[in-house]
Amino acid sequence: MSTTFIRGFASGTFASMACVYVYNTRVFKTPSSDNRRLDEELKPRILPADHPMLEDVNKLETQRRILKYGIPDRGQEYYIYDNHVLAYDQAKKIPIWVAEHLNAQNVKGSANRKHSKFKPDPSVNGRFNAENDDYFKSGWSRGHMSPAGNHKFNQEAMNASFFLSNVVPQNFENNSGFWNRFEIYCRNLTKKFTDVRVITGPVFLPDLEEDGPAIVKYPVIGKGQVAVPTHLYKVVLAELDGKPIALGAFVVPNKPIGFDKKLTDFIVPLETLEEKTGVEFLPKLNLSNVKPLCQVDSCHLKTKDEFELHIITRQLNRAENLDQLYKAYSKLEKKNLKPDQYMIELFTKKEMELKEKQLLGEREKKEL
DNA sequence: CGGCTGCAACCA
DNA sequence: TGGTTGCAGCCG
Repeated sequence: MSTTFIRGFASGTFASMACVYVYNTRVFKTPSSDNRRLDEELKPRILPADHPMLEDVNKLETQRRILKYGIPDRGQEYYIYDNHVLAYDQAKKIPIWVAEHLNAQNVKGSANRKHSKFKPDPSVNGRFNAENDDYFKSGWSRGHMSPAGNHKFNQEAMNASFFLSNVVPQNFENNSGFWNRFEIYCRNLTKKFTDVRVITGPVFLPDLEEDGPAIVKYPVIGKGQVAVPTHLYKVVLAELDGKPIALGAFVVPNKPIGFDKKLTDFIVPLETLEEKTGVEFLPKLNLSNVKPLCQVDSCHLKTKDEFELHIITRQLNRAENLDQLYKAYSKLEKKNLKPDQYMIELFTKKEMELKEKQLLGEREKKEL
């Protein structure tokens, strides 16, 4: 089975009006990448009945003349995958936003990242696509926006998360450290809330440390000049039985973040984030009864010890032979950490399984 | 959990 | 010959 993706079109506040967005008599959002449909889509029937443009037929003619060959389209299409949806920036070759829905079911399962590979997104026009080569030896890691770990229930869904349309150049230490802990935190929210909706993406902010004018400055990497964002953001909405309860917006610098920093250090008002990204994230959400996430929940990220225990637990789980198992377990002593009951049971269970596996392997060798 | 690299095997 | 692929081993 191949991964399914469908192309759709971003719908905002005026979603009910089908597709054309009109503001000050300027169509600024293209209704379709199929520009042959332009004439049809500019017909007044799709504009709001009281729109001023309808008062002046000449304005419509002007648009037709100027936009004879179509409305310039800047990535307003969005892409739908098995378990995430995204809008893509064809100039920067990274996503604009990536939306996902987490619940207790879809963050669990047997899908394994070892079976997935990073690759260009086949649904993105080639010349606008990032390549693995762009990232190779660039000094930046390929950071998932919708993390692989959020697609554990389905291998195909996880594979789709490895398309480079879901990836931005991310600082190594940030990716495996603070951001990783942030992602784990979001997954764990599904233990407390029935539905968790997350929108993740890159954001480009001016360097505030320098004197003088504010300048947005960012590296580009590889032949394709993939843009390296200065910051990453997450918008997290927690729901209980279909009712939105809590919302948090966070902006984290794309650089190493130590254990001394808390998630609450990175809270930003949703409106500020929307202004910086140019994206209206949850246009249909009524915020009146929604509380700040970190007032409803602790927003606690794993501490250094908790995080290292978590990693060793995963390494035990991942171990495919006794060598790997013992090696991972020995790290506990090295780091002066005490295993909890779960970990001891996991180790014992895993040790039995792998010993059996080893015996089977030896038997097969003898038979050959 | 999140990643990277090198190397051998394979194929057109 | 160059390009892809899978695997082992490494890191935080």
